Amino acid sequence: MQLNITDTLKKHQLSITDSRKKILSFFLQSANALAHADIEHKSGTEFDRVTIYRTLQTFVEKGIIHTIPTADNSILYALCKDECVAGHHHDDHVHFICDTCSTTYCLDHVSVPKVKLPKGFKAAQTDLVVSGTCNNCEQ
Amino acid sequence: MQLNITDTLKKHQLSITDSRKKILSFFLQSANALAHADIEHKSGTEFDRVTIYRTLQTFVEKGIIHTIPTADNSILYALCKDECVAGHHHDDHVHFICDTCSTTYCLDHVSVPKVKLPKGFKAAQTDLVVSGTCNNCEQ
DNA sequence: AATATTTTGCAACATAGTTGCACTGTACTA
DNA sequence: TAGTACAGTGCAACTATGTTGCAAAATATT
Ligand SMILES: [Mn+2]
Ligand SMILES: [Mn+2]
Ligand SMILES: [Zn+2]
Ligand SMILES: [Zn+2]
Repeated sequence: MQLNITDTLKKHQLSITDSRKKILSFFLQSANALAHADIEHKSGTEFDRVTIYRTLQTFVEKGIIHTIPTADNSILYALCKDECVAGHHHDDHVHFICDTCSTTYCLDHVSVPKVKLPKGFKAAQTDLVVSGTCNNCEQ
Repeated sequence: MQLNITDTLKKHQLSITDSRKKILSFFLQSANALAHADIEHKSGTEFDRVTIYRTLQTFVEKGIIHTIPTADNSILYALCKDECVAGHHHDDHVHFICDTCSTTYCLDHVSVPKVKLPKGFKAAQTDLVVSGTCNNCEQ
């Protein structure tokens, strides 16, 4: 069985608060990536905007969620796999953003290929984002 | 010989204005990608912020520059190769962002590998961004 | 239960980006 | 090359996004 919300927070040495439980639950309930604004809408006036920003930051630092770079100016967040811990992410999968429905998917089973860089360049992190039409929107 | 500034603008059916000439010259002079803020600094009070936004938008639409997605919340712009035209970019190269000096490179000779997507997903565009240490910052 | 520590909400601020509109500069045509 | 049509610019106002300091509240520790 999967870890429940409280256990996940404890595992990452975070104190259990209402906002953290709620925001983590949004990620567990959603199959796809979420933006700050999505969480703000889902939670209504329950928490302050600032609390959401700080909670997302904390979750990223602790390795609970990871960010997804996008071509427009928005940051998306999605749950990490279990291997991610504080300060060390292992999310080397491809991300897919649907141009039609805007849904963002973690393609956990598609891993980012190694690329050969010019002399003198050393890779620390590689992000691969594909955009197009998702399996829900194809007709 | 390379097209000069005015010719480039004409080629893309843009009227020749001071701001467009100046902003295009910044890209031609710079080996690396530029952010909106870089252009604002370089041009001082010569143009309004809004003009810079609109000029960058226009250049992207016309295929003169392309955007580079980054892990943080910033949009970077770099010159396109000649094949890019209005509404159709051909920038399938890898981008590299140095964690030390923040310089962003178009690795024109490193092309983005094809990735095999799950059933039902159709790729329109693929962005691959590598971060790490550039050849200038390695010791 | 009392205390130490962490987290939260609020206010204020900073930066980024957009839109409408009047004015100005550029392109086109006679 | 002057006149006109049109495209581009500057300004003001606005929205969205994100950050910081600090006092109050909630949580963890004893
Ligand atoms: Mn992911
Ligand atoms: Mn490029
Ligand atoms: Zn879709
Ligand atoms: Zn560097």
